[in-house]
Amino acid sequence: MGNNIGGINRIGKTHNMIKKVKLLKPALGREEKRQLKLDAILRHAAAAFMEKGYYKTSLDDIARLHKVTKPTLYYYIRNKEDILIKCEAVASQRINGLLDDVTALDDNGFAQLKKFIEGYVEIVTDDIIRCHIRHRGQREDPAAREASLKMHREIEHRVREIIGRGVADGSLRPCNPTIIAILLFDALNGISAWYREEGDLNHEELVAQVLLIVTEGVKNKE
Amino acid sequence: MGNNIGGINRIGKTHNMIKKVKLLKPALGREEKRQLKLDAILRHAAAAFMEKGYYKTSLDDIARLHKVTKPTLYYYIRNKEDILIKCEAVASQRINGLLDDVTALDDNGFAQLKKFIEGYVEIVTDDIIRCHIRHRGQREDPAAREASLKMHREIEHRVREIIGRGVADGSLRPCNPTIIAILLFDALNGISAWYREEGDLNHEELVAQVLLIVTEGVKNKE
DNA sequence: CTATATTGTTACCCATGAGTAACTTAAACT
DNA sequence: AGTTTAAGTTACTCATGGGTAACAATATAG
Repeated sequence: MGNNIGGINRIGKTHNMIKKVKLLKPALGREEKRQLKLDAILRHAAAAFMEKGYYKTSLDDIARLHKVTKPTLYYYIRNKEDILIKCEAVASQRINGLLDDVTALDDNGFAQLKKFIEGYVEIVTDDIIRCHIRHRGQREDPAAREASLKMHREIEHRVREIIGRGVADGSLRPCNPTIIAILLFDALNGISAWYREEGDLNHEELVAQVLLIVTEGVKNKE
Repeated sequence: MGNNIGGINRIGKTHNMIKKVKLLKPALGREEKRQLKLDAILRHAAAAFMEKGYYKTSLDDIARLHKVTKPTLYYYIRNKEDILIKCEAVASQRINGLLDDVTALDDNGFAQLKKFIEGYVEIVTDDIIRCHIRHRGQREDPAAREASLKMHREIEHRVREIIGRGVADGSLRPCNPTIIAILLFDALNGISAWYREEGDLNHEELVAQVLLIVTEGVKNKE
């Protein structure tokens, strides 16, 4: 479906395993370990940001969660904002991955939209993604800010295209794809702020209700 | 429809006008003037918060916008957080006022929901309300936090009731009113983050699209 | 026209928290 | 071995910004 953090999709081949069997502890190359730790830091940070908010969370807080001291973090991140940027990269990959999957088959627009919604509700559960959704917009470095906006527009554009395709192929009724895409995103992103997997509301019911309102609307016809 | 800030709905009677005509400058009582200034400060603060965010906006920034110095603000507000609390009070009054209006007549649930949506899209344009929507959740004083949650739940509950009523009277199709209410709010609140009155998208089109998706859904039936 | 509350100012305090420098420990690689 | 590089630590600096004290001006009332 998506992919994981940096570049550790499969563990790096270990071409030296034949040479000598003295590598029992390493097992993971240093680069891989580094990526794993970065991922852990990101998760800790994201969890803290979701609980207390970006500004009320200090780097010391994050370091404490990770059981290291603050300066150590700087070995993995450039600065505080860089955490958000790295979360965004993860989010971008996951969401675009979903969109790739959804648009791969040549279903009609409605079917694709349905698949996207189902997948997105899944994605929106992840702490790193929730963190990104909540804090996208905090970027203060102008360049990072611009990059963030661009990636956001790109994703919105792809959903808009799905809707537009649906209108064209007749599977969706005539509507303004731009506005509908934005409204849909607002509702779906909102979910990330309140939905708890541990709660009594299960995934299926949630997805069903989203699909109900999006596809049929709530007005009774008879 | 709603009402304005503190308690200045009509200018306070001026029962002393007969006594002597030496009151030409005052015209507004001191209490009224104070409320007017508080309102202005709130608007300046809200505008700044919407542009730069709560934490990136200093009290000096707000003071500068209002053309006074920081300590002066403390004559009108208790502290920085108090600004958010006061914005919330305004928002609460406006939204509950709308709900009062909407539920006053005994239309069916669908008609009431429609009216609410139309009114809410209007409300969500105001800077103070936008500010509240964006920053509800930042409250750090536990008491204020609790009060905020309570008022939020109350409003959500009233909308849920409208939907429940609609399901009961048959004007809305069977659905989970709790989830639908939340999704609806997410979408509507989202509007406050991107919609600009000066933009090329006019109110009517926006409302029409929201109603389209909420009432009919986007799936084509034929 | 003075007395008094209301607004506002200048000049400060001080907690917080991001980021850095310099040093120590642990691991890896011939 | 023993040297290099990665990983982490303690102990700082330093800007920012919320909040306050003490003082100055202005208006309202008697």
